[in-house]
Amino acid sequence: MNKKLSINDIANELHVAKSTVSFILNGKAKEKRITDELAEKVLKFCEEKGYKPNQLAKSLSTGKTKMICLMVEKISDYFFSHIAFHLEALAYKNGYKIIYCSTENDPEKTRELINLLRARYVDGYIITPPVGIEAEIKGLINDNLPVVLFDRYLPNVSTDYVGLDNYKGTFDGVEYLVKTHAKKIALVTLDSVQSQMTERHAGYIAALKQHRLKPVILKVPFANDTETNAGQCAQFIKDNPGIDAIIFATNYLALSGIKAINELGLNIPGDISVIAFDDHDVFNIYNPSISAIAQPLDEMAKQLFKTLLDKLENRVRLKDVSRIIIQPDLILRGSTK
Amino acid sequence: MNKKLSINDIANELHVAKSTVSFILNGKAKEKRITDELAEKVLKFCEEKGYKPNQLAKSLSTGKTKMICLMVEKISDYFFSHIAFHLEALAYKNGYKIIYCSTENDPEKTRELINLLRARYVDGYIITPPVGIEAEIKGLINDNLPVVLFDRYLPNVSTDYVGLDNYKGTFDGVEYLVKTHAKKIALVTLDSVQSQMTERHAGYIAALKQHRLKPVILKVPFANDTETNAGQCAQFIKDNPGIDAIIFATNYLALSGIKAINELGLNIPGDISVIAFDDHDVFNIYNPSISAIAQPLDEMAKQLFKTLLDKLENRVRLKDVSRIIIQPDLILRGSTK
DNA sequence: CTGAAAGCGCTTACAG
DNA sequence: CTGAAAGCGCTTACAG
Repeated sequence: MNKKLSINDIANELHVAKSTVSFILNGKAKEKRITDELAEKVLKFCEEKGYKPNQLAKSLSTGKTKMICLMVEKISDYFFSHIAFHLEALAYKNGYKIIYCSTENDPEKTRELINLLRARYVDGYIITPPVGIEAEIKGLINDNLPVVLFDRYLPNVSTDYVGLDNYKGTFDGVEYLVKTHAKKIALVTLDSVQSQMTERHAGYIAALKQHRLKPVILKVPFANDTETNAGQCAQFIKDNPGIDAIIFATNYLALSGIKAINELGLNIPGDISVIAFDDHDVFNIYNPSISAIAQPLDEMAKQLFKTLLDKLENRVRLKDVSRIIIQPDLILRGSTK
Repeated sequence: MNKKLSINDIANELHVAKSTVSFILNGKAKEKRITDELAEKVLKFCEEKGYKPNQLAKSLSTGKTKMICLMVEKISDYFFSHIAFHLEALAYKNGYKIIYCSTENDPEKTRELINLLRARYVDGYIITPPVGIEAEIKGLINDNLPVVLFDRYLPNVSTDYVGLDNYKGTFDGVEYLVKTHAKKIALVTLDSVQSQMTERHAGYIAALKQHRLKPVILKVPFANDTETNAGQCAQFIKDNPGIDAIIFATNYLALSGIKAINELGLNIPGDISVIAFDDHDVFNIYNPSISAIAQPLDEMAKQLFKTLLDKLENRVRLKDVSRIIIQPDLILRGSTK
């Protein structure tokens, strides 16, 4: 491979104006009433020479980079890395590339990331926002940059959102456990004010109320590691004798909770039934396999990308905000009766 | 936020030449013998106005995008998503952004991805190459684009590589199993010609030979799903009575293998000891917890990024190729005696 | 020490 | 139907 071809080289070699080449390359030949013959000749030449327009130059003059930013809590998490995989396919199919970054739920870090990405002029954002980042998100929207939030929303920011019906997830979970005759159903969740967590909490409370059961709740700090969570779970179970079912508000809480249950010598589901919020590919392999309230990952990615693309391609006006709520799947496996 | 400031606006407002502003912003004030006073004035002004240089324009004129491409087999895999997370921190700290994409081990798809990324003029590449992509990788190198391969290399492509001592991983695994008096140690691996897999295979064979044991090997197709793998594992164990230890060549194979062992009603480690290649965060939580030959993820990411950065910042000449082999950690847990 | 000018490789009115 | 020209927002010799 030698020096890269430019549109100028092509124009010179073919003795046409570079504007003509540009129009042809951008499919505007008809519109500009360029002869089919010329258009074909140029196209064929470019093909042969393997010409690839310099996207940087293109971006600079059009103001569009065909890049989107995927800003998640942590790219290595099961949920986010799977969303990333599904989004990738959709983005590439539509000519977009994805830059990812992890907020680690830190508004300060997120603020910086947004600034960095703005300097790169990415065309749109898909974000799981930490609380405290409202102003910056509004800043993006004010500058007419499309933003789709997902997983959790910010109550006073009006923008597109794609998320799970978290309320229904825990509600259905409790309903099912009640049907299997559970009497003391606990919730182990994060000490978090994020919308997805408050919704899961609310669904649990509402379903219990309907069956005149009393809530039994453990909230663990967000920053805990697996060991600490397992320890706190074990203590919680000892402190609340008679718990016969637990809903864990995330898949990782479930994993540490199960460890605790095992270490206490209790049987799943004999002594305690277990349902995890968010599926995980090991749940199916675990012994016993773990029942889960699953988020349909590909469906969610599809909706996320469609929502963003509609804005990017001006099929939907920026001001027209949509909220897409996806229904969870309650997947019953061996950890419930 | 209003119209974005450009370097021109700043030059006009401050009545200096825009070249002067550019030099100051790029830390070349001293070199160009610009007065400290002027430099400070410009810097302060930019600070106040929140000026952010347009990276696109900068890239177009410097030819550097400060973007790197992370091309892995599948971004949602445990190993790759964790490498992505660690790389992200390093990249951002050094002013780089990362575009990710997944090859799915398909050379055709990989070829396309490389072409797309070339048009974006990313500065460097970190790639887990599928077999069959040799020519394109060489093409990148020929055009003086730094490429660091990882996880597996391509025998006849001379470029930087960071990878695990896979041979030592399985070798040590067998050694340990022999110490626990295992007599019939099996290997369950992928039917793959990729270097990391052939090395793991070779380490297993060599260690067995040293102890005058006979290899017992199952190779499953790459494309299998969990269920199919579990089925083939179960059959394999039945066909080879007396297997008392299994090394699985990947963490996912281990998970399906364990499922098979459970379903056969065999006890781990009572009947069969298990070691998995590649750690997984559920291994610690599983019951019994799973012993693993772990790749130090952050160390690997660190070496990957350092190797690439040395090339990007011309601290190492492009032609000077390095091979960094990282030592595995044999983590003993409950699945071995 | 500073400024005018060309250039990076595209797009897109505008004129003919 | 086609071409000359300005512009996107930077960098960097070059001249003084």
